Amino acid sequence: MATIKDVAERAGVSVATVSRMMNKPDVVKPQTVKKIQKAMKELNYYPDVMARALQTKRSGIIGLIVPRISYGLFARIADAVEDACCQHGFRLMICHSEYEEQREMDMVALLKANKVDGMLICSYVGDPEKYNALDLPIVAIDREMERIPSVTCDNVTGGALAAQELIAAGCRHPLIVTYPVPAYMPLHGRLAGFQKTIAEAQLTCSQVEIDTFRPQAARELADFLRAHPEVDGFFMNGDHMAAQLTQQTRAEGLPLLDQLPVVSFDGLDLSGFLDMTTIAQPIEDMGRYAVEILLQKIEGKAVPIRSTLEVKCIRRGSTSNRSNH
Amino acid sequence: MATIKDVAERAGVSVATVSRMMNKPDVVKPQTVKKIQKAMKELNYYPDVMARALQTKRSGIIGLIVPRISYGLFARIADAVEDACCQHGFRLMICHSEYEEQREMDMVALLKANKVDGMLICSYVGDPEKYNALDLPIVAIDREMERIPSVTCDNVTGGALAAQELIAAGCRHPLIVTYPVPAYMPLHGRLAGFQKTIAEAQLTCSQVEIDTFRPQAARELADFLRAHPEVDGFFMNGDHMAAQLTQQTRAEGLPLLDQLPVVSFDGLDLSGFLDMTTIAQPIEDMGRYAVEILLQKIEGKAVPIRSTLEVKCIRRGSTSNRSNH
DNA sequence: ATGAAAGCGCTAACAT
DNA sequence: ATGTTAGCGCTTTCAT
Repeated sequence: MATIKDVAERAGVSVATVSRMMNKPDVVKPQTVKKIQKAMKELNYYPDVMARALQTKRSGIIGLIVPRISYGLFARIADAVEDACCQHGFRLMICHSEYEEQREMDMVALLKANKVDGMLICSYVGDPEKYNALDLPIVAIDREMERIPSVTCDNVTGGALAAQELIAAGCRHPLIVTYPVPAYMPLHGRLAGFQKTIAEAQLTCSQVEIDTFRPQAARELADFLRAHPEVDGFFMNGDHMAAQLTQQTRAEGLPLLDQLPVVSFDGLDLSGFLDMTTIAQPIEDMGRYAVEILLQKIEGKAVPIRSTLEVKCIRRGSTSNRSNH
Repeated sequence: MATIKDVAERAGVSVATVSRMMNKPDVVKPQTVKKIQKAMKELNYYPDVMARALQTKRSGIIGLIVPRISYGLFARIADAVEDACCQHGFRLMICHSEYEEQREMDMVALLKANKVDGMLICSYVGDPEKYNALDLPIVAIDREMERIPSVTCDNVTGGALAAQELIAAGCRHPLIVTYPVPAYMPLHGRLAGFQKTIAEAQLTCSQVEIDTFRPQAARELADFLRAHPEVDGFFMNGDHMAAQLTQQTRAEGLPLLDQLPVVSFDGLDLSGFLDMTTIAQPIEDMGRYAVEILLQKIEGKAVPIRSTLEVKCIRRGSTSNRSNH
């Protein structure tokens, strides 16, 4: 591997000049630039990123922590983030936390040790103070953390749209189905928007928490429905959960979700495959925008503490083909 | 940030001793180890990865190139790879190629410039010689490249299983639906296994290439079926393609895929959501195993040039509920 | 068992 | 406009 010294010798200049040419080309004589470029080409020279990072204290790497890469929403965020990073000349280092606090903190330490220039967090389960103590630019996606800039979709409006859609489909008493989630998720705005809209329409709704990763999930839902026959539609907290429950109820011979109107959330491809109405988050925009904010922060500029992007309702068969009279 | 020098001073030893303690602890006096550990703790010391990498020429980073992170199969591979890397003390740098040769080569150069210790390639569209010329440990996943070790599933058996499954479901003339793909994909073994099994059963099959990323995909399939009324079942080249075509045919009012037996490939969650029989690749095993092979290669050990892992058939409604008599 | 010192490849004053 | 040089934080001979 050719070094800057080799290039300097071959071009008949000093290493400083070569270095300058790479960092502030306009300050070196055009003719010299040519010579150096020629030498670089001939030697197939690439600057050593590590050496440069050691010197400049900037690695050019962004860290991303997600619960799991293979969860549809996060995979798409990762794609968008990778694109944006690349475009700005940064690389992406990905870690997953499994939603475990210990693992999340380990990953944070790992990224910090690897000298990332900044971090993007989609998986907040740890103590917010730990993040603030890091003294590193951080932006949260789809999460809100104290004193840390975040990019989320408009969950309140999303919830409201979902309610409107169910009402339009004829529902009088929809059921909100959620994961058992901790209190700080943006989910709360989503539910608030939903409930407010339902109340304004003089209707009522119920709510149930189901852990779809347990095998008895479908049965729990069925039990709930038996006890609450007034339920005539569903607001599912995420396409993936909706898909899982659909599969599980089918396996149990309880095709509940095929009969009543359903509105889901996220806007993954999955929802289209299942012909399911969903409130779509602008996932790619969120990822891209989060990177832009993070890079601004890395450069020391002020950035908005909260950025909210628009959602939209994608209407499909699950709210247009099913009657529930 | 505390440096090794700070630790050395505080512990009353030289930097060399501190360094030794980190790399070969058994060679330094236990009592000294204690002192150093104490100093490290007090200073909250973490070694600088960049400085270490500069010196040792090993970054501790593995590069992964996939077409897109958000394609179900690759997301799961990425998850498995990240897990395995982490377990072995490596970090993961992810890039996506979009299946574009230029971008793929750019990403390769980028990873090389970032001094990754090795690369995992899931997206081979570039010239194999370029990879061999890199002089860097490389392992391919779900792809076979000349002179580069690869980890794939047993595509031939997978194809055979798919054929058996369709035959058992009563098909006499299944249709193979594939993407228009280049010649080097492991797909070929898959189709060979399928066709051989069909032939051995004294049956026949057809094949059609559909680009499901174009809107008229469903119509093309419908046209084909009209011209070939003997088709009575489908072998889909990938769960994602099957899901897309199902959605598209539904949108066109052509519910073809809901009526005839279907066997798909990959074993993504998606297939379960759609109640679709699929030939499941051992995705997590492939990812984990690829990392293990790569790390061996990085250490200079010899590794198998081809590793093939077992597939299995997951039987679901798409081959058990549908009659086609 | 430990210390001294020479770099790894690059950047950034400071000189010229 | 270009050259000289001192590190960045670490590892690693070579001495002791």
